[in-house]
Amino acid sequence: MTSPAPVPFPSDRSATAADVAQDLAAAILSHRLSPGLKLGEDDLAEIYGVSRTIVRSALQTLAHQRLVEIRRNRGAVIASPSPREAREVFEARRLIEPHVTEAAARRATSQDLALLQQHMADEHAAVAGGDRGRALALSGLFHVEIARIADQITIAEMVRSLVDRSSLIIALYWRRQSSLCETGAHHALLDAIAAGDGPLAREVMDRHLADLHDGLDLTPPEGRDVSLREALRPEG
Amino acid sequence: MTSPAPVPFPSDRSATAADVAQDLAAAILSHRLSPGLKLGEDDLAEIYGVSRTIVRSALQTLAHQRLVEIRRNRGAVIASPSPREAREVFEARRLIEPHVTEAAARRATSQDLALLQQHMADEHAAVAGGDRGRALALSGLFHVEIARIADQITIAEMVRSLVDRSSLIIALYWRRQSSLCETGAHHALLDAIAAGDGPLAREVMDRHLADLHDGLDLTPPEGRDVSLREALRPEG
DNA sequence: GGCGCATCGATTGTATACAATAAAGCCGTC
DNA sequence: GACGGCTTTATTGTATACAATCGATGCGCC
Repeated sequence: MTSPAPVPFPSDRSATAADVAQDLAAAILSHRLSPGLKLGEDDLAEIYGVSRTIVRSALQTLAHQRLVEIRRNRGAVIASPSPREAREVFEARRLIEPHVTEAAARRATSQDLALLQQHMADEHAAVAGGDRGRALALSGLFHVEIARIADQITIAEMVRSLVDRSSLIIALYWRRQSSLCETGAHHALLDAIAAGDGPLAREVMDRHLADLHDGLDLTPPEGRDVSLREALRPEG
Repeated sequence: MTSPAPVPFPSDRSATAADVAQDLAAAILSHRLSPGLKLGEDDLAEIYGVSRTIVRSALQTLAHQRLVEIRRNRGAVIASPSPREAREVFEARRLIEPHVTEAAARRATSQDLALLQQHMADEHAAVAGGDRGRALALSGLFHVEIARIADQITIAEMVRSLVDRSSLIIALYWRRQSSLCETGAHHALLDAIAAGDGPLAREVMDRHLADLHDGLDLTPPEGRDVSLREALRPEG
């Protein structure tokens, strides 16, 4: 299966800023683009067949989501969360997600469960197919779906944002070889939610997040190719 | 004291998108601009003495913060959070803020306390001076400062976002005549933090938020001048 | 030969011109 | 007189041209 055309949109109309932002986000979240990569406006404009106006708008959107970093007069790069930010993101997740998971366990309908199950099947398929990027992205979406099931749009958006940022963090700091693409934790989560056991679901989610956090190596410098310029900026 | 020039910036250089966004945000948060108000690009461009390019960028920023709503080909208006969104925002605040308040109580330095105290003095002054808009904005900032003291940038940003949205919610749904500008709760908060009593601080914050939520009238239609168009859109 | 400075090229920031869309006003018809 | 469709106008969406800024290259000087 050779990869198809570069731009996977409707394509009868030219791409909007939202289209470009979404496509870039998908690329970042599946680790096809790595932290630090320069995102030149002219390049993107040519790739997507739009003007720089659209590209700039898309980049601004991604900057607000903290997936890219824009430095004035210096252009945009894929964001590189600091170890501190990494820690904070996971602390925030541990504050929010166990709570919504408990709510989700109380509210989940059979339809919701089917959705989650389908999601896990997709994850499995991606892993089996060797598409680790897709597996990773789906794995993040699983968490967002749980927040959606809790029927809390506002919190679900926060979770999405944190999950997205976690993807960058994992790209930078993940140290275990295996186990990221294991779906065991998600299985346990699904079981607890299906059983309607709120407290258990909460506990499983909390441990899952702790385990994820634990898989990171947040000691900053040493060997890792952190640029000098980055290392010397304030706030680490 | 007559109000000065319309644009309160550096003014030696022309305003940037960030300047415009910040000024508009300040106007919204102090209730000088009300939900539903149309923000025409040409108008703003003339007011701030910049091109529509800058204005559009600023509006996009505010849209990401959910302070304005942009509908394609229809322009931007100050956002009107639905009753549901209002409920969700306060639920999220009750999940997050008590937690950071407890952390803040544990960590607060004498410098932090001085900052909070100054903040409260400013609030008092604004109330005394009859500037309810400024008092309201400061009152929101008080919550953000607490999150900052907890030394959690990521969560502090979430709190800021929620507090900002709360300002719109209050503009739409506040029902009590008095008491919004009372600073009693903030006083109690400051005391608990100064005492380093984390659990108490958490409890005080939780009650404060519950009280705020309780001051809202979230029954949607009836008398209130919600436009028909708005009332008939999905998701209420 | 190394350091500092000026010029050049590339890239981003801003403004403006043009195209597209949606709303409002107008007219004719029923 | 009210409804439906058309035209007009105001407003937003997009592209492009121009200005400003940054980094790099190369030169001269120490």
